[in-house]
Amino acid sequence: MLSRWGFGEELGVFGKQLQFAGEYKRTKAGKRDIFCKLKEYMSQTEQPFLKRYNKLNAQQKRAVDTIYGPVMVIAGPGTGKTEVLAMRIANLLRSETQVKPYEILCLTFTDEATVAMRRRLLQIIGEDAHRVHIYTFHAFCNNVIQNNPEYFGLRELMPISDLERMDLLYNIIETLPEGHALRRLKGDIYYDAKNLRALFDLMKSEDWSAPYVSGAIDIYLESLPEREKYIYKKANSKKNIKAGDPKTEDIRKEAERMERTRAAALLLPEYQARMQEMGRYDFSDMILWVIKAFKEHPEFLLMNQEKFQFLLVDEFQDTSGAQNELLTLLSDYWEDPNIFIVGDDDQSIFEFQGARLQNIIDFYERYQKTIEVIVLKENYRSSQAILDRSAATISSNQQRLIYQLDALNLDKNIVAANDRFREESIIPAPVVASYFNVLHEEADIVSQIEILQQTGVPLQHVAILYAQHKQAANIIAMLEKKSIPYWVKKPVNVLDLPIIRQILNIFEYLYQEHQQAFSGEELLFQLLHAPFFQVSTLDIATLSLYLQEKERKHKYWRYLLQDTLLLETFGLINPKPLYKLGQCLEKWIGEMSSLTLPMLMENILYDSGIIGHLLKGNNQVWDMQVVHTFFDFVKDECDKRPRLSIRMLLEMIEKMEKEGIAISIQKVVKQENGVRFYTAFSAKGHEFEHVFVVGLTKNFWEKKSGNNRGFSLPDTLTRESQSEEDGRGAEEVARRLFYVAMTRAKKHLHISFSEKDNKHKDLEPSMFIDEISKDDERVKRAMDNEHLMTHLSVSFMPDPPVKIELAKAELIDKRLEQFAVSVSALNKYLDCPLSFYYEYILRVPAAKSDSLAFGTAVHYALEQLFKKMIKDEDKEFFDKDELLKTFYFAMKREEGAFTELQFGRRIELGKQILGEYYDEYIDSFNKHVVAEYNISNVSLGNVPIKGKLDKLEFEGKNCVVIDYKTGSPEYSSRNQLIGPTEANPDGGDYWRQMVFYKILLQNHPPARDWTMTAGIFDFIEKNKKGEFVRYTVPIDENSVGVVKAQIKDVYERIMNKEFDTGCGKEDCTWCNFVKTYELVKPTITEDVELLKG
DNA sequence: TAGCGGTGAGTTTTT
DNA sequence: CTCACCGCTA
Repeated sequence: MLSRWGFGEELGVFGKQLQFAGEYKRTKAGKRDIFCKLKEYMSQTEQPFLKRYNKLNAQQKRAVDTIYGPVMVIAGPGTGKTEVLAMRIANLLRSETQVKPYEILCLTFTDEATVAMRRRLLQIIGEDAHRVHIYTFHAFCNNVIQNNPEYFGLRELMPISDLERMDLLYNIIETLPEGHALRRLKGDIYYDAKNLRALFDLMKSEDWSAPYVSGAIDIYLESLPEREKYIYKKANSKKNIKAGDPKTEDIRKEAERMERTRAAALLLPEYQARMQEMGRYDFSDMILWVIKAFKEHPEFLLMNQEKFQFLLVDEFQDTSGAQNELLTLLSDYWEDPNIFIVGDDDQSIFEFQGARLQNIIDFYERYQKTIEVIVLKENYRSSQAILDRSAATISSNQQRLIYQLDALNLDKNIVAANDRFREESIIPAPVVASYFNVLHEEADIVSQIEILQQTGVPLQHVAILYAQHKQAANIIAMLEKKSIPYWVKKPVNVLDLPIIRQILNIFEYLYQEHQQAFSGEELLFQLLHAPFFQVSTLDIATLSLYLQEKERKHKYWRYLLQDTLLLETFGLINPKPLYKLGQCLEKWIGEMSSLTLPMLMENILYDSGIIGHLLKGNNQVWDMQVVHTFFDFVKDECDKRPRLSIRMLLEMIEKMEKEGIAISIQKVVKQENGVRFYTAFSAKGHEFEHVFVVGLTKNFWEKKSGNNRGFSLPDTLTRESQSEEDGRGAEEVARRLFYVAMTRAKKHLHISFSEKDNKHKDLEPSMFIDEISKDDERVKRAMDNEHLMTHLSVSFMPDPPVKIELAKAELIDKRLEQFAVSVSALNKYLDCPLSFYYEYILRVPAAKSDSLAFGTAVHYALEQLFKKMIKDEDKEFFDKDELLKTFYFAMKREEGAFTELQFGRRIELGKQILGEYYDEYIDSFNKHVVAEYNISNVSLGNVPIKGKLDKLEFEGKNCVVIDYKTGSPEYSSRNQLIGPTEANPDGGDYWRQMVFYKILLQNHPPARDWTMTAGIFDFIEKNKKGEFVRYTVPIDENSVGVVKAQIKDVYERIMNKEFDTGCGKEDCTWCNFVKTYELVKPTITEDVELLKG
């Protein structure tokens, strides 16, 4: 019978099954009938199984056939891990034990893997595949929670969404008590939200309680003075330090950091409690709760242990501590649990998520007596040449199972076993290529892709792998321009796209105007430029200049847009869109209270002309998809909260942006037949005919050991191996990542690096390059100029300067008639002429930032302190209380620039720093002073100049000028204080400011007798060490000459209207404004340096 | 060789 | 905001 069906003798498990069939035949009559039924069964379910089974190699068969007891399969890349897993499930179902599909639990880490496994299983066993429990760890636990409310509280529980969680964290931060280590008084008050989330996640995935962390910190801090890192090894006579003394300053800093961490960790219970109040739980809870329930209710655990008799785990090397604990619980009932794990220690790259090699070792040791260890070594993916190179690098790792479990004598020498690679002559050898610079590298990769395309290679078989997304940006842009299809996994966040930004600006404007009329003027100015409104930029400039005239009829844009009669009088190029816009805005503002948000949004989309504009454009499909995605988001949120207001929406989006929560859109970027782009991380589990691993330089592939989580953790938290994890560990993880990347390739592997980046800075090739190739085996590639030029012309080079069209010359001239140079105008012009144009020529309405308004209030309070003293008969300062009251009064005037929370915290900050400042200096202040000195109507040659000095302190005829600075001294870079250097030929802004004051005083007749000897920047806030800081700028005649020349030069350039070109700096507000509203097409500059081969 | 001060840059990803 | 790195100094 065996031979009739063509089975070999060594069929293993089949023996029993067939024997069983044989008995059946003997005991029942009608053997023909049975035979037919069996044959039928075979053809339906057995045939595909057997066909596949026959293709397995000996180790794979052993893995499939070993049904009982613990099995550990170590499966290198391309060794058929998924197939073995699926085949084993199939085999369980068809074995004599009559395992039911629902008794099998197969756990994976990603949804993607679940889908892949289910699909594979469907091919092998058909419909039964749907009855096998295949889940991610989290989905499994979530099901357990949802299906057993009696163990998890009867309330309705839902997984928390990203947004809800963020709200919760914000809420916790808002209600921190005064003096709490995480309470921030200025800047981004919610800065720690992200860090808290990360910390809580970590604590929960490791099952660390708050007291446990706090205790670990105590132990850590106590141990600091004994650690080498915190002991001076060398004496320093100047500071009276002996070798062996503790580094007290470093210890103090570390202790401060730890107190922050402790304060954060102690918030975990509150976070948990509040989440529970909301009826929500997070990802970590899913696993932790199930573990807890299993531990507390033995009968519940038992029920589940019996339910799932056979456990299978994919990618076991990625299990975290909690997941591992769950597995242990589920399998604990049996002495020899039927647990089957598959993994590869060499592909363990998720250590930062808590995955530890140790878990595999623990697993082995737990079941040491009966465990079956199988190593899959036959690789069906790659050519031997590729495998050899991969082995060359991974063999440098020490933390590998073959060393850790050396008693087993594991052999992981992976061998190419795919028949297609028999004929070695046709297999291309892996290429290691070096390029002159990144530009050459990118251009060459693109041209190689083109060649592949021309030779008929389906592009979905080509992959570009890199360590970080940004390494692919230029190549992607290039393909885009050349219309070569590509496929990127990285989702696009619609919130980053200009069209959505513009729509959001409309919302923001409407909201601000609704709150308080004319408070949104700044935004309105920007909105006027939106392409869909079709307003001429020249007309905007004309009107900007009109709004500055003394005899203007309107002060505000919003009024001006309503005044159709007036608009007719300017001789505008195209006034129509202006009053159409004016009408739209009024209509929308009116509709804010009567319409739901989605309805209002719909009106805006159509009234404004956005839809019409997009439909006329080149990318209508994509653009409409973007708008729809955003619209759907607004609708969804409105469904959740029917009373959603614009304010709530804007707040929500602001938080989302800050916390990196995206409204993502992927479809359009995925072109089925396109070149694949992956980070090495996400390429795991995929394979490609042609693989290009690019940018193999140290800075990208060998990450520095920065554990850059917001809160630093004491190393006493984890029991051991800390030293390993630091230096060597990081290197080994990086090497595994590279190993994963290399082993994605089937036939053609191309590894490349560049010697210089595009800024002409030297790059260091990764050490892995040396591990896989000798110097003379590498190809040096240079691209010809023609290729480079095309690449240059389409790639995103360092930002080119932006140029715009200026307002009409005669209008600008009119404005310039009244222009006088102030130090801030001078600094602004030197920094970015375009910004100068918007801020000083068009005088765009500007909202005050919170830090600016705070500065104003502090200045005012200090000014009053001195002014009152001067007026006082006894020349006494008023008391501290009065100072703080004055400050509060000034803050009240500025209240509009703050949010409610910001206002409160800023008051707190101001009272603190002003109080300290008062105490520090009140007894030593120089009382021969002038507080606030205004100078105007002064000219330097023919250049009108003006300025306002905070304070002058006199010693006889000599004076020093004091300038108050709010904000931390740490952030005022000290090189702002020095004059021209090679790196900064214009000199620092602070330096220029003081020299400018000197020039002002020299040319101001009432001050003729005074001699300014120096300028002092007086910081109101203490620095981090708790010291008050005053920076002195000495003034010499040479500096005066330099700045005078600067003033004259800049004035001349301004008079010549040389402000149509921006600085192009990435964080420049106005350059970005011009880009967001597409006011200019970037000009392409050719950087000759880059072309040298 | 340690320490100081200034400078520049700034992941990867899953549920 | 924090850390790594560089160059200088004792």
